[in-house]
Amino acid sequence: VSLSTASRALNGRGELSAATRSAVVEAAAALDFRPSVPARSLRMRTTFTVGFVVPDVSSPFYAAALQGAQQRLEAAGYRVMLMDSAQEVARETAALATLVNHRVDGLLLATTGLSAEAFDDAIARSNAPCIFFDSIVAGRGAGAVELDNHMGVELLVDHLLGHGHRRIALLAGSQTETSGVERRDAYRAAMAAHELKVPLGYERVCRWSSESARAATHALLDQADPPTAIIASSAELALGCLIACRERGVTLPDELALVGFDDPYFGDLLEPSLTAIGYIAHDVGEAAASLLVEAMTGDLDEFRCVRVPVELVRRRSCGCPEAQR
Amino acid sequence: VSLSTASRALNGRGELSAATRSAVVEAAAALDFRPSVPARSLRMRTTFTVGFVVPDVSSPFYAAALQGAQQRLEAAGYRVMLMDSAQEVARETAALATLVNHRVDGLLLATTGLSAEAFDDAIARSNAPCIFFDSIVAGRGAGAVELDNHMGVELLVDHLLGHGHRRIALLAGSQTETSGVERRDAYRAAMAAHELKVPLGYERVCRWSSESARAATHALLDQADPPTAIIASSAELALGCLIACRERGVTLPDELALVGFDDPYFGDLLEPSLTAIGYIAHDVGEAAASLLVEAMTGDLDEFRCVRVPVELVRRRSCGCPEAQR
DNA sequence: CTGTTAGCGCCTTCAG
DNA sequence: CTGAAGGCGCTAACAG
Repeated sequence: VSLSTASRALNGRGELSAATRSAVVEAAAALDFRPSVPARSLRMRTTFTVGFVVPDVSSPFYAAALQGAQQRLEAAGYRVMLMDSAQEVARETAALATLVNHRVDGLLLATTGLSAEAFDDAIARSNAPCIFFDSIVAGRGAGAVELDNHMGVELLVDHLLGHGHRRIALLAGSQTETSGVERRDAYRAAMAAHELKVPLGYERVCRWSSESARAATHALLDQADPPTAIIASSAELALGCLIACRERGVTLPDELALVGFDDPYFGDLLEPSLTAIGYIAHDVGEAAASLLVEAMTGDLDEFRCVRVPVELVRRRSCGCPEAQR
Repeated sequence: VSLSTASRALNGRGELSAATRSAVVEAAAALDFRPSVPARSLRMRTTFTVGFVVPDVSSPFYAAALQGAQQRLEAAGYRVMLMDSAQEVARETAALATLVNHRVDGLLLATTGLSAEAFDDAIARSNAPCIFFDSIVAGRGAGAVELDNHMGVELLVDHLLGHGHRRIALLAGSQTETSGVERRDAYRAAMAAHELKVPLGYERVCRWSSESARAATHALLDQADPPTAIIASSAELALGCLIACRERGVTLPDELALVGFDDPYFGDLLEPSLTAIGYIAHDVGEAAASLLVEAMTGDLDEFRCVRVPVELVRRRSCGCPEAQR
């Protein structure tokens, strides 16, 4: 059996008899043949590898999204190369450059706040499609997967309003990321919709870390006219708020109500249990990967954006009674 | 300037004048030269890529370890290719095969329970060194990083003993993984050291999931002679136990004491706050990566095992009084 | 179906 | 320091 036939058999091209094919496969197995991926990539001009870039892999959200994406990609025959930007623009562009040099076939990117120009020249002359998730570079990429940030924050504001709160503050996330910006905008819109003015100092921008939120919460509560309710833009921020409250002996939900975007899997077991916006992180990774696979196989001809739905999970931190479930 | 000179300049070989070198570098930048990693890999027979295989990326422990490893590897010029074995042996061997085909330069593996033989032929004829972490394949690999499981469990048992408990049960983890086995062995040893017999049914083997622990806890408490204290072999298992207790209205720590291996970052905010064995997950990934880098550069000539230290974090779930910090 | 051939992009001789 | 040449392992194209 010839070399070219073997190659065809192993890769399933051409029309071969089933007999020849299985003979080749057997022989390959017997010889324990391991095709070299780099050589194949060089020849095929395609690596079957996609780059995955996030601000922080150790965050439950990104970790879950990674898992979702990984599963979907693996099913489609792709491998994933991971890079962590550590919430730094410089590291993000470096990561993209590395990935481009690797000739990845596609990119999954939760940007930490790249400008369109910076993005363009980071991926210069690469034709790998890029799908954004969580946070977006406006006007770029082949598609995007975002949470329904607007709906989520609106649910939160309305719910607090239902509990009688009017003095509602926001622990906002990084304003270089669209997820942070959208949630803040949604907060403003929801407040305005109820003709509530946002007092000075009620919006506190944080990095996405509990430490940052802890400090911001203290600042918020040290004000002359402290809020009676706080909306945290992420799970980390909600935890930071919880820590601060514990430190100053503020008891939730009696003295202060707290709700958060992101429902951590232990939300039920916190004290008090956390009222939050839930969604399936795994799905956002999976959806992004699905879009990317479409884009890489050429089945995605125009920019597509999918919004992952969110829901309000009522628990005790907002003032709702214990028995919910 | 010649091609060969350029190559030498870009890769820092040979002896070139500083002038030539910088000229080449400038020119490369001006032309926006992106060297093809696959081509380079093919020629150099080295990919500067390492494979990272874990049972579940979305688990906080593995996610943190991944981050630690990634940072260390990136600093040394390596990229990481991630594979999730989903706690299935078959997927783990498939992942290893893929990685070997990719000609990765090294492997970081938290095995889900491979036999030495299975491991051997999964990585057949690959000379990529493998560093195990968290769970090990006995007698294989170039090194390993493990937690001090024995010390951890001993601390837990002794602490419960100090609170007067004698009827101490164990939610054991998967017994195909050394981390699960070591913790169980340590439990038996610690009990025996105090001449305590482990009653029938006090050891419950779980998968590493809260659901599994929830069921096991119910079984434990349904026994005729239920334990007065439970040791959970991981954070997931502790959460499952907490959930079960909530379901059956058992209040901690009065009716039952709970302690766990793994101190989750929200351990402080649970109700009750969780007494647990803490350690730095990030470090285990980093240590493993360091070992691997040594092994890949040939500086590691014999098997080396590092044990990451652990400490007891006293909180309320064991019966300790509130104010600890 | 067979064989042969040419190259993917890079690095490393080796002779100038 | 230059330039040419060979080859890493694989696949596609071509003529038998």
